[in-house]
Amino acid sequence: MKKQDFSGWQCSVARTADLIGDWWTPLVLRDASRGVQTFDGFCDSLGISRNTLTQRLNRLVAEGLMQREAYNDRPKRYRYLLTEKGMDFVPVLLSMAAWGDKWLFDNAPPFRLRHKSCGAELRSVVTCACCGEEVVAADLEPVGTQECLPTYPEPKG
Amino acid sequence: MKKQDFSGWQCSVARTADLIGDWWTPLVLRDASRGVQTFDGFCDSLGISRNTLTQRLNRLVAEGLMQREAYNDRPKRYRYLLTEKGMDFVPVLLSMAAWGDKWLFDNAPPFRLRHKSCGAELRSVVTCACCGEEVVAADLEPVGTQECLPTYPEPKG
DNA sequence: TTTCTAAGTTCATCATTGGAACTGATTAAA
DNA sequence: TTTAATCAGTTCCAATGATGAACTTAGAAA
Repeated sequence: MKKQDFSGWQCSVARTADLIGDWWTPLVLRDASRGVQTFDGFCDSLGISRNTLTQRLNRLVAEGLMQREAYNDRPKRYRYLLTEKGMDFVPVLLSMAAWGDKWLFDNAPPFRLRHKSCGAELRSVVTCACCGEEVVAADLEPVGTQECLPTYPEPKG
Repeated sequence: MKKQDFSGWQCSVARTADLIGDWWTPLVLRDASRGVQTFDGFCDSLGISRNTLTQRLNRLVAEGLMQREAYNDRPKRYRYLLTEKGMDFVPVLLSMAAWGDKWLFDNAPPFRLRHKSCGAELRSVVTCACCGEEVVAADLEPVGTQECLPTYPEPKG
């Protein structure tokens, strides 16, 4: 059967999962954020099958996270770049990486980034924009009496 | 062909994607963080097929993000709860939601949370633990001269 | 006795995936 | 002048995986 379509759900997690909820898309975005640009570059870096890569890149371009641009005319050569929307997704990857660093590796995290503006080695934390404190699950509650579930569209008929 | 296994890659994004890189797992975790506990609860809330749900829950339990516990003995009834590892994943969902709120909805975000400790409505931001500033993609560079790619295991032979 | 609920399992079908080979345009090497 | 190499894909196939529907099991309720 065809994969379910989450893009109409009234939930940001669902819509985001619909876009990047497969095993390759987050890695394509990770690579793009580290400077990989060409089709073969992604292939070599990820070991993804070319046909799957085509689909993933097309989707990312269609959804506006990446743009395809010719960098050479004869012969035609293309590269894929993150758009603003795609750049803005990088912090999501950082939060995934921070969780993985903590829970999926016994020893030191495998890849480290420097936060240029402060010079420190980056440790990413999800915080509350208002108070600046780190957000933990137990510290949250729905606003008002929101009907939070189900978020999927009612079947019509 | 079989889905590629990312769990051996030297990359936290890859290992995390291996765990939650499908369309349903993030939504199961989202529901769990909002209080859904029973098998049929997840079914009703998500509209997921029972068979797929079984696989997802088993995986989450096997990986230690959730635990299965009997809440009734005769008849046997079970519930699924987030472990500490699972709770700790909630901020990743929040960063996904924040991105989705911004880029995938024209109007107001569909679901809002209150940050109990400060009382404000939550807006999640990924920040640098050192300086507290919001992290943006352009402000990052690899530490030292890390060989960041490829991160997948070399084929042996 | 029949129905109901919770928590799954089994089944057949259809979609997606990954691997390998192929295309086509151009440049570089022998 | 062949031959090889590079980049950016497309095509084809077999195998795996997802899906909805129906079924199971254990006990409770009508």
